[in-house]
Amino acid sequence: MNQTVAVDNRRADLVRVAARLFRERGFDGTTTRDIAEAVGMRSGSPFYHFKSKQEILAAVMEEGLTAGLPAAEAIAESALSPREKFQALVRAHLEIVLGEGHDFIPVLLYDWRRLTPELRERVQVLRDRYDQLWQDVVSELLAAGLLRSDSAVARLLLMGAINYSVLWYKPGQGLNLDQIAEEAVSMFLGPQP
Amino acid sequence: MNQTVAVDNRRADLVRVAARLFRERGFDGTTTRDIAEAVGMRSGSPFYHFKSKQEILAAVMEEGLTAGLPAAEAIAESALSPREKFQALVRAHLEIVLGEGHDFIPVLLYDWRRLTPELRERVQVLRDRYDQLWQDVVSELLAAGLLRSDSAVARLLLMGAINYSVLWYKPGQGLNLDQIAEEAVSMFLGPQP
DNA sequence: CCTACCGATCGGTAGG
DNA sequence: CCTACCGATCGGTAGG
Repeated sequence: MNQTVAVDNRRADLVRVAARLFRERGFDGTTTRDIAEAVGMRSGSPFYHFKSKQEILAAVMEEGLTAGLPAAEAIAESALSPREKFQALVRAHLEIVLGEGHDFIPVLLYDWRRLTPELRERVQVLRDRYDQLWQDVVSELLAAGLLRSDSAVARLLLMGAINYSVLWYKPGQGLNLDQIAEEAVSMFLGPQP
Repeated sequence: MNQTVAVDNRRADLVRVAARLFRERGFDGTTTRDIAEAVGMRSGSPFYHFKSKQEILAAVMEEGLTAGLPAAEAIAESALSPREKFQALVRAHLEIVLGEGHDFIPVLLYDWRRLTPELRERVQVLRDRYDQLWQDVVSELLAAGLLRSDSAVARLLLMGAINYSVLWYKPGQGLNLDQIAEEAVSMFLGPQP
């Protein structure tokens, strides 16, 4: 049963393994041979599933975005207060950026520039949806008087602060993800009223 | 006169040109041939000045840090109020991250991971000095009650917000550097009292 | 998906 | 700093 899914398992294997290798070594530091070997294929076989190495990169990023969008959408559309909504969004985002086994979005953050213009445009469609969710929540914060800033720049600064953690966070050292989320929210919004 | 400086001009040329190319195309997207050609050398000649391509990368980063440190130190040691000091530091940092012709620090932010462990350790010494300046100013903000957060994480989040702008800032579009600095400061510290 | 391979690129070097 | 070059790597492909 479930033949349809099984048929595509090899492609999914390639994407998952590529995500891990790209995150660890970077796009240029990973060869298609590395990826093939890691899933038990011969060196040319990834190109049966993907037209080019860059298509694998785009697939990794798209996988990360489509996997992360539902949770973020649920938060944005929930009945939480603006502050709680923001806190939840920050926490969920930290998970996909820093969480164990979550390699997809870090690859997007590290190697966005390695995409060809065409692929970048394709992935950007999904990225826009994600950014729009943040924009909506930031707008709610502004409307509630919890944040003072130009709305677009505020979002970019906030997301930058969070995303940049991919460069300094070390699992098991210092604060955990819950604590970082709390620090970030209280730094941006001030202490709870 | 000034022979000593003139002798090293070719090396300095290589570093300056490499910085521009690395920023535009990334470390892996730039060949040593590209760099040689851009300064009017033959393909093998950069290796008369540098032992390896990675040594060029390290030189670019060290140039950026040593050029940026004096201004930041002057701000940190000045008699400005904590808030003014922070504002000045943010503005100065935006300049070396986003300012025209300032390619060195963006290269550091983009391609830090391409350094070998040995070179990374060498450049880290300078980076630590820069980070310490920020830490000091952040500590002053905390002491003055202008910022509520764990000190180390606060610095990382703040620097992340600023550094990440290298990925979204487009010169001539949207806010200019002065305006971004103001937005950032008022978002982090709240409106001026 | 494998076999067998190519064509180009690229960092780096010897010798001058 | 140039000439001339190597040795390895790598993305990608034809044919099955």
